[in-house]
Amino acid sequence: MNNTTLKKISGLLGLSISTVSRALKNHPDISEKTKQRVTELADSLDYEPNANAIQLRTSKSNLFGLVVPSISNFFYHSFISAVEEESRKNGYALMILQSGDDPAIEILNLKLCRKSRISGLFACISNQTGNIDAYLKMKDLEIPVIFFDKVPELNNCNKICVADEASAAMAANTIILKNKKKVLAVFGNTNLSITKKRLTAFTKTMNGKIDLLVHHANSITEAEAITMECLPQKPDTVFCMSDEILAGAMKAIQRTGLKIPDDISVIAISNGFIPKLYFPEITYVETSGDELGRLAFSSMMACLDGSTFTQELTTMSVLVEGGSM
Amino acid sequence: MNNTTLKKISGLLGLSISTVSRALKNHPDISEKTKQRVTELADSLDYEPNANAIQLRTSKSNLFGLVVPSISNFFYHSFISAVEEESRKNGYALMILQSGDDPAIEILNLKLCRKSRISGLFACISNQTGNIDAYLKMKDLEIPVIFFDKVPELNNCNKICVADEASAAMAANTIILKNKKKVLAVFGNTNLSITKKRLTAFTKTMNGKIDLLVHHANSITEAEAITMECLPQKPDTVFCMSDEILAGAMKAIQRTGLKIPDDISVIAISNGFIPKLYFPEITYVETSGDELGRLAFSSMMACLDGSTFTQELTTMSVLVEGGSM
DNA sequence: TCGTTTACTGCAACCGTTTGCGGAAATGTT
DNA sequence: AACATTTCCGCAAACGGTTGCAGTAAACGA
Repeated sequence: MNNTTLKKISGLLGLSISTVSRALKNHPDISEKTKQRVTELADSLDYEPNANAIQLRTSKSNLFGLVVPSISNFFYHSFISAVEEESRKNGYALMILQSGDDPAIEILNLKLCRKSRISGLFACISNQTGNIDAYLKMKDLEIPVIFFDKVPELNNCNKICVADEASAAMAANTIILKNKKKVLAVFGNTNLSITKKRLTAFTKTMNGKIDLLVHHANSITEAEAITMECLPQKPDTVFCMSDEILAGAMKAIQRTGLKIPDDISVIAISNGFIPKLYFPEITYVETSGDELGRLAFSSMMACLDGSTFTQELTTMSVLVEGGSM
Repeated sequence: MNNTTLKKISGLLGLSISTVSRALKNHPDISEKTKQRVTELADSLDYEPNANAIQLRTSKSNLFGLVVPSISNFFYHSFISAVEEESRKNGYALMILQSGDDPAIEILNLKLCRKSRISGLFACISNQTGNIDAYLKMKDLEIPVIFFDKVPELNNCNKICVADEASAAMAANTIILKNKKKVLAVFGNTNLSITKKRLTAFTKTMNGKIDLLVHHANSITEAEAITMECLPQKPDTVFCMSDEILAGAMKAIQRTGLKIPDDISVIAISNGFIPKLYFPEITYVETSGDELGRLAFSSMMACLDGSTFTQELTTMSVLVEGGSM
């Protein structure tokens, strides 16, 4: 069984294609009687307009692109989930592409987006991305680009970010408030701007008040190893910059058999899933991918509505108390 | 700056559109010299063929659809990741839609797929899906459908599944081999076929050899509560049917302060992420979303190549030893 | 009864590509 | 020199919609 088209419907009804088209979009020129005849037949034939033909004719598509290093990541998938949901509610579809942190693939993905004539792009640049020309090309083509999370250091573009500084400061303040004396703080890869921001804000808020051991880890395993090394120095608190690091630190703590929060306290910056896997649940500063996603989407809609002024938005962070402090 | 089209290139070069089109696809009718002139200009103008026009003309698209209850799920995102990667490598894009287990949204998503004239669909039906007519309609339109994980009880369609029975049996056999005497086995929602299959195979393999406490849980919280209730009965092993249940059970075990594996052993069926968050790492039977994804993709390609015979495939499961037994 | 307005509907061009077919120029064959 | 082949290229229709414009019949006004 082939697809139903306007032509098919018009043939069956003895009307012209244009009349059918107008009837289906409730155009005032068409009589009620005709409209009804048309819609009835269209329904019974499961007519679905060909989105490709529409975009060809109108140069408007109902497709957004989303490029991201990897969807297999706690933070991103809540973000993606939110964007996808909002898109659907607004009649858009979402094409999701992942780069695996490979700049070559990233460029390929952007090409794919252009080929599909997306009408907007959500982008999180990979760690390795040096050159963002491919993204700028999008702007040349008047395709709005909303950068999220990992954004280029560039003015005049839309960015939606987690409040890195505020989150780190919030965590630091919590530690101070709880009267802790010696903190092991584990951060991520030194090259990432997210690490720099969180590290700076964290140490600045600490302001030398507390004995601080700062370390960096690139993976769960590294985080575990570093924590194991430092535990003998008896910190009373471990701060973890991310979920990945939290997972590693927790393994080390479980390995040594320390009790949380009696022997040691733990606090993290997290999207909220991992902290709830342990007992007691870990206290964390929440960076909501979901909220970020909705923010990104509304920013996209603003662009599409013709807003030309660019904005940099950050989400608020919230302290979620578990039993680990 | 507007998009470059064949027309624009042909105008600039004083050639016809058809010649340009052929030159770009390396058609033998076109001379080398012309080909070179064309490709050079096309490159410098960043020409990208309009995918919509192509699908309109050829009724072939480079788009696959993927509908799933939620991408925020450990198992699915590794599956999706794999399908997405394979798709990209083969020149396809992937449109990902989630239903949130709502049949109405599911139908909406399928409509969107048809509107976009996808050339193939990967589908995981939601728990609530009663009626799969919308999927059958796809088959009517000659759009291949590959069901994965949660598949309809229908013959004559392509299904890619985890080896539920084999996995559960493998877990049960491991427990027997380790000479355990009393097992708390926590399963998921009774209505799911996945639960039924795993439960049946598990108990059958156990064959009454071991003292068995069977319970069901629908969430992390429920799994934690149930485990808490049962621990006083001193099982020497906890079996968890899924990651969700494992997370709950682990919270209960941590709460009571039992030591793994000295006080109690733990084994699960899992995708492999959660078990590695604990120390000792949990022993689990792996159900690889990644492998499933690649299998699904190759099955899709077979359909597209004209293979009409339907197949039901299952992936092999592997025991991954942590230190929890 | 004869314009004029109103209410419907159809014509045709267009979006960007693909592709069967036919044609002109260049080359090869006697 | 006359004809047959190649080689290279363009014409035009088609895919499935949208939309400005024009056309027709019916209803209206005088």
